[in-house]
Amino acid sequence: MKFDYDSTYFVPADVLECGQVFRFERFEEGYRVFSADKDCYIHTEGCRTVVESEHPDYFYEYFDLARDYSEIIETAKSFGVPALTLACQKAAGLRLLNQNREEMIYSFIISQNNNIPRIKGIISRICEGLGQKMNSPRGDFYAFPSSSELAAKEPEYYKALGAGYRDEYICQTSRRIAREGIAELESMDSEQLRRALLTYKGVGPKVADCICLFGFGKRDAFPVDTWIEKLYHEDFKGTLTDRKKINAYFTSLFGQFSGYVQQYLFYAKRANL
DNA sequence: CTCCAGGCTTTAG
DNA sequence: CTAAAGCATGGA
Repeated sequence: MKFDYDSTYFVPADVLECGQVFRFERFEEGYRVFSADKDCYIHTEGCRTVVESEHPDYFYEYFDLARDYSEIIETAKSFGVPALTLACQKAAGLRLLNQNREEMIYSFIISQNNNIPRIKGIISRICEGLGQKMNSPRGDFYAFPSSSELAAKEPEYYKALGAGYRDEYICQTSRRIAREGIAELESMDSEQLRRALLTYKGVGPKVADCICLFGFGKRDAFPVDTWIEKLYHEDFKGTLTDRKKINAYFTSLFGQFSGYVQQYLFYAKRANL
């Protein structure tokens, strides 16, 4: 099964290499993408980007294809910030993904004080070790483990996979979610959700913002990491040093578009576009 | 060798 | 309340 979509605002490299997702493989022509227990293959043919999967509805939502990104881009440019306008031009094919919530919680706990290649490796080894083996016409793969599957292991297991000191965070949070579930989180507004996420072990302000943004569709979140901090000083000529205040600066400036803006800026800066 | 990477928890003031 | 030490790992 496959469907296609205008490639102007849907460029696989922009969507996947911008740092919002850690489970994908790059091939000559396109990418294979994994989310929870599903997979797809995407590539661009001329002015269309093609998605191949047995779960078209899931990936239509995953890639946020119901949303008009020409409007997002126009709004972003209308703020009149040179660095942002430039980022929008260079990363016009970027879209914010709607990813699996629990997968986002563990992925971004692992991401703290870490770099993207190593984050991808750790997550990949966790899936291979604990995830359900899945069949796909594109080849077998391993699902992202459930919270109870994660909770069954001791910290030493995650340490051995290279998770470092985050081993305890994975254990404690997975055991709590295996016990409680996350149903309560789903009906919360952005502020409630952020506060709730901060009560999980290993989740601080930045990780909570990433989970809000990529897992719960809270587009008013603006995660501040080392790249954003760098960009804030170099491109916005900011003088604040407290990340909480830098976050307040950006969210008050960009409001409901904070999350989109953050991704355009982060990607352009980190990938040196 | 030191510094850095999508920072958080714990402890001290 | 804010500030700083401590924390695993691997690549530059």
